[in-house]
Amino acid sequence: MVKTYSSNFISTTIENHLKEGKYKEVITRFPPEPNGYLHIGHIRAITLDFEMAKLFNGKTNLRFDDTNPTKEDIEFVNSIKEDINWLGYKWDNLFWASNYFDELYNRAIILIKKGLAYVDDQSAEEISRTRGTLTEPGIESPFRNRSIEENLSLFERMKNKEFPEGSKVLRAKIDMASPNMNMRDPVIYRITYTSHHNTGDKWCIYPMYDFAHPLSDAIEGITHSLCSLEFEDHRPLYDWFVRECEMENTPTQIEFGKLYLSNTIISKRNLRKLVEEKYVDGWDDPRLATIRGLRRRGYSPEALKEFVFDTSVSKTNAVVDYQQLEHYIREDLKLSAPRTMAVLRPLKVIITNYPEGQVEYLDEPINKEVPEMGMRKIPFSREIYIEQDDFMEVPIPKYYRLYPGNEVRLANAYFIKCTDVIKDEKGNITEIHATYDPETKSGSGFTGRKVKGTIHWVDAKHNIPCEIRLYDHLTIENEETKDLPVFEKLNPNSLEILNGYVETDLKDVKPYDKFQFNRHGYFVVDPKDTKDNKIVFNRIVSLKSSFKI
RNA sequence: AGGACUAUAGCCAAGCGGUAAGGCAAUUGGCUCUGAACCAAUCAAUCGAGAGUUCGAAUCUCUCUAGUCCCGCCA
Repeated sequence: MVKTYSSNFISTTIENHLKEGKYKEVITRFPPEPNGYLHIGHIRAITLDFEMAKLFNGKTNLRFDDTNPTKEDIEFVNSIKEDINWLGYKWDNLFWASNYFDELYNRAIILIKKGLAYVDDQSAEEISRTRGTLTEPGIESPFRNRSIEENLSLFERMKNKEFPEGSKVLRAKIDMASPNMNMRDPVIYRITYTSHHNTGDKWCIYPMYDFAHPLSDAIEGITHSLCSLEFEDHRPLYDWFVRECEMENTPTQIEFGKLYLSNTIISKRNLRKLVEEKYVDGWDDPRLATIRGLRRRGYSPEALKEFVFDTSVSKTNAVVDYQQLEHYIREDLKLSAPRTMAVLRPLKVIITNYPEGQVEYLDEPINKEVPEMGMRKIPFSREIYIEQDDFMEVPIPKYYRLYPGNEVRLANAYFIKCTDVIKDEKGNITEIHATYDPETKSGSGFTGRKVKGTIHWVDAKHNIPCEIRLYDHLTIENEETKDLPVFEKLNPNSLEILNGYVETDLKDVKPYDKFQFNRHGYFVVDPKDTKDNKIVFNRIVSLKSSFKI
């Protein structure tokens, strides 16, 4: 069954448009600016753009909004494409806003000819100063009433590189007294002598977002232009440009709330700082909420998408608890990941009554939830490793695992009873001695007596040493602020590296293979790191709180 | 002379005039060869506040309050 959004205010709006005949088909677009890596916050926008179109058998374009050469880099283009593909989406067309520069220029001329745009010679600082404030109207530019002929000529000369950067802009002539700041004669073209990745040095004037975006949408025949809440105030301007530039198609802009995760760093600026100042391994560090990070962390696109689909779309910016995301990851892995025993912090146990030199192979279900996955054979002998915290010399109340005199089950094997605790001269526990009961073999149907605890183990001779990384999400104490001391509040325990053991049949493991290490949670084979030929496992997510001690 | 938007449990939310869905989290039991999973039960007597309209209001109206966004030649 293919999951998608259940109906939401966007889908019902689109449905109504179709019903009323406002549009005959649905075309959406995902319009990233190539100036950074995609992160979890983008997934809602991506899925909404693609899924809404899919719902109505429409199309979705990928359009790079590359109207500002000073901030953009082709480096990001490929990563964005890769991430969208990884999420499982295919765009119907790949477009660039920069491909519309000629058309946009001509539309600006239409505006000038209608007396709705003018060249302003004021400096950026003057324009800013005369824009007014939130509570006071702006002041009209002294250049606002230039003749159409003069504006036409000036604009052409701007294009012809006759004026220095910053000396002139083209502005829409709307209303300097509008309560909506966006309508106070917005700048629509600025002069920038920066080479553009696509158009090179052909242009020195570049259109602003507010002008380029609605017209690009109209040019492509976009019907529904989905964007985030902060663009609500831009909608009147969006409609104004589409109307006054006499575009044939009239797209509808619909705004939705963004999706944030609690205490998670998501802003491009802070993400970049983390990477550049080497707080993390790179853009794909498993602790980051970038799409690449989540991927390397072991999250699947399906889990991510289900999470986003089930987190209803509304007009509030939602801050969702991380545990909500983790729930979907566990749900996904529960039925797909093979189970295996692993010991992260080893403690040796010698089973004193087990014959020396004997090895037997026991059956272990690969995933009890999914019997079709079958069984595997695991070696068992006299010496094994168990988890350090599965033993307590002095048990606390309600501790069901191993302690002197207590009997527990070794999963898939036998009951063992702790007989001795061996320590070094410093008093540290070095090994445990235990006895086993052959009658209690797993699968034998033994019912003679019961034990309260079952613990996991790995054979001490037959195993694979590996490096295990326990990642936590890189969190900050409070919601992300604009101030940088944020980095002093980073979770210091975001990475713990352990050397442990896994079962022998994991030796042919491949990058991105996922497993459940029983109680320890779900793990993925890291695609990048191999330490001394050791397998490196990243913890994807832990199981839900295990011990209520 | 400010404007736009939002407000339903710890978090995300459905609801659109007929008497408060669901998910996450939490709590309590049960079960268990993973203290997981699973199963069962519990979890909104101010739906931001107040007033009004109505037989009936979370839903309509008014006023207020709180939060978010808007004063880039960024997107």
